[in-house]
Amino acid sequence: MTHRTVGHPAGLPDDPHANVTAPTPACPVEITLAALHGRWTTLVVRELLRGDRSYSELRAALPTLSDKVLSDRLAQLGEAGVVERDRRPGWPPRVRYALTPHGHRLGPVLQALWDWGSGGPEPRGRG
Amino acid sequence: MTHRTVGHPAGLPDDPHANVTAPTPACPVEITLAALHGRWTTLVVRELLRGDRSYSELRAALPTLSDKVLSDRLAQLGEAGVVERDRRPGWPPRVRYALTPHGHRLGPVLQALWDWGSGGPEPRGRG
DNA sequence: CTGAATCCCTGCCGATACTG
DNA sequence: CAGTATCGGCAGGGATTCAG
Repeated sequence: MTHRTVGHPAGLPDDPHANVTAPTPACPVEITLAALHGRWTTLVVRELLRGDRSYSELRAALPTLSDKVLSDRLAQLGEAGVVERDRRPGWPPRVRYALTPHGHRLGPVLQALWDWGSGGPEPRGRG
Repeated sequence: MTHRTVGHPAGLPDDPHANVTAPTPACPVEITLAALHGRWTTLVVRELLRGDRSYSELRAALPTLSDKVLSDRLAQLGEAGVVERDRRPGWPPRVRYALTPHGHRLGPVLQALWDWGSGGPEPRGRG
């Protein structure tokens, strides 16, 4: 998103992205939101924060998530460096999905999202 | 999103949303992501974190943002309890937009998004 | 100056069917 | 078991136009 102004302790004072005037994929905020973007994404991440999972374990944990979207999400999270795919030889095919170290660091991010969302006057139906 | 598992200090241990198996608007994570959802949204919030703004000041700060999307975003942020609209009498019409206290608390959230996005092996083009 | 209404195009997501 | 291919519906967002 291209911020700054957020009030960082000390760092990133002159990051050019902090003053962008249009959405750009290079902005750190955009990068994170892109990693988490789309329906089901955060639930998949939550599931993997609990431990590594197979494809069918993920389907079992999220029963109404379609194959297409699940593989879309796993690919998206792989591209973002959040999830690692571990294929093991033999039959039947066994594949394990696990968070990378970088992926694990989404924990505090999701916590911040959780905290804000549970913290206040959320909607304002009318006034 | 419906988490928990994120590793909270102590709170919210048995929040039912923590174990949801499908996306639900009631989940705190979803609430926050909904508030920030959509193109331009975080940039509008960043601008307001710097201080209150008029409609045309926002347009000036974000020159390629269309009227439709700007008013959509301001309405969305209003519904989410992030932004407050302050209409002042007289002519020409003067309206000021400012963050609510709850809106100001998005600062740390955006900071967390910024930090993760600037922090790691972001994409993995191929390997 | 501050918006709301409309139009159209694009991309997301869900369901279904098929492959290795 | 672990996915990919295809299709259709719907919502998001940009440009333009109109209104208070």
